[in-house]
Amino acid sequence: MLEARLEQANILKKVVDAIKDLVQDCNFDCNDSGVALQAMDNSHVALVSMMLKAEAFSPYRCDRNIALGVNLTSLTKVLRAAQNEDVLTMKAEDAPDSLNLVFESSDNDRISEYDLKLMDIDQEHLGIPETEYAATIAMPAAEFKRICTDLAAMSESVTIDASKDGIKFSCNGDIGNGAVTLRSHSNVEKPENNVDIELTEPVALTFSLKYLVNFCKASALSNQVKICLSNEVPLLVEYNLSGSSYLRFYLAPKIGDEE
Amino acid sequence: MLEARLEQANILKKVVDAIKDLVQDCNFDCNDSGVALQAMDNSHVALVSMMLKAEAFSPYRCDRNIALGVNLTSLTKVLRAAQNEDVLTMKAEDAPDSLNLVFESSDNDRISEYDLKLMDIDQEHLGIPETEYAATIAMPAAEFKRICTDLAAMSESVTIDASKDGIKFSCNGDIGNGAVTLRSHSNVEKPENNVDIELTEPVALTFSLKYLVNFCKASALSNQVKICLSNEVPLLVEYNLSGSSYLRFYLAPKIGDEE
DNA sequence: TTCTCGTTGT
DNA sequence: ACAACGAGAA
Repeated sequence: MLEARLEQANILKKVVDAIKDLVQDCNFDCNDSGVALQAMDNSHVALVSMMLKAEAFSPYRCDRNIALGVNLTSLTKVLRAAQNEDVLTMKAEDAPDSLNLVFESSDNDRISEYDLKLMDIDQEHLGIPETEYAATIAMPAAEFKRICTDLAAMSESVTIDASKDGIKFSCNGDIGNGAVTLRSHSNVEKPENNVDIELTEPVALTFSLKYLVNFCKASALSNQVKICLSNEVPLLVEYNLSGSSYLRFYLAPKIGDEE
Repeated sequence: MLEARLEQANILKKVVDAIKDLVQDCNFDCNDSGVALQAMDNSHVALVSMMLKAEAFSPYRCDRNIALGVNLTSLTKVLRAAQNEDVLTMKAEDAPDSLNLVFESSDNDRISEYDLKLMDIDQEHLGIPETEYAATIAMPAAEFKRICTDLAAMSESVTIDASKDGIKFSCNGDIGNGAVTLRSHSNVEKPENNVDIELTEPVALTFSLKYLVNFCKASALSNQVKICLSNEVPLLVEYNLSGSSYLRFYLAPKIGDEE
């Protein structure tokens, strides 16, 4: 039996909004440590990995492993019914055929209750190897979003160069070329604006901007985003939520010099 | 001869927007008490009743009864020419074949004048019986709209249960079930957020969400909406405009347990 | 189907 | 106050 109360229904709403265009159906795997989700996008180029730790809920109770097979479009419809400040309680049986979601307005004058039908989904649970990345960049999520959407206006793909001088996003398109270079800097006054680059060796890789722009829908979840790169390995884009919960996106680099 | 000056052309614009999808052609019945409109929708399931009292205009003058047979699509096109803050003056002869509409910008720098051709419409003037409703709910128009659109995402129809505990909107759909429950409450600080339930006996009726969503286009006209229910009787959804003018929608309940 | 307007969220 | 999203109109 699962019972999980989330003070801000908003969080789940934003998480689902950020991944629903990549993944249609997926399991929410619940156990005593929290709620996890892992899914590849349809074209198997990107992978989403979410972890909402038990600490993100209060209370949280989940005696045994439960897989909630959810259609994210349907879940979006239900979550759309949540007002901004609603408290969300999710409940499910041990072998559930539906997920119960209750939204309570903070003043308790309105209660919305939904039962979402579940489905059986074959889990292709991919163990994601813990990688030591050659380059790890932390930067404002809004800035990363801005760069991706700006460059997406010119080109299909972006090359990310991480060197000790800084990080450079560049693209070549029909109407011209573009490049944005960031140098690491920190400001004690506004740590959310910091750009931090940790590097063991220079890396340059090319990625589809369409996917990156998609990942950036998660920008509202966190001030900062972490971007991790190594040669031959998928890019990791990570948004940290409160209490070591996270939303991570992996994207395989484009290989060769394909456009 | 009719001459009616409306300080905010916007009002008429919103009213016509709210009903033009239900009704194509209808009479604006003008007399010394104001401008009235009554029409059934094409499928004869819903009825619209509007009353713009003479006090809503300044000045207002209408010596004798005049029926202005208007095509609402055409009227919409004309009203679209009104800027938000324009003052609208409508004029018509006693036996008019056209309606004259003049829009004046508040600073008098621009005057737009339109003549809308009228048509003869056979009036099926339905006397609407004054009903004592078993349940009368007043609530924020925006909240009613929210509930209707949320539930419409899941189902074709909604069941409204009014009891002394509160009012419950529930639906059953392919992807699951949903229900929103409101308790009555009032806040002197924000009376526009009040939910007020007056009940002589519990009522539960089922209605088409498509129509309700349509009615909710009128939400911009008033902070609050009034919902009146009785068994065996059409639902009344009422938006009150300034000075006891109103826009009312009636909707016959779904009978039996048709999906 | 594309564009514009209005609404909501940041 | 600005930007993004969704809804409605052309």
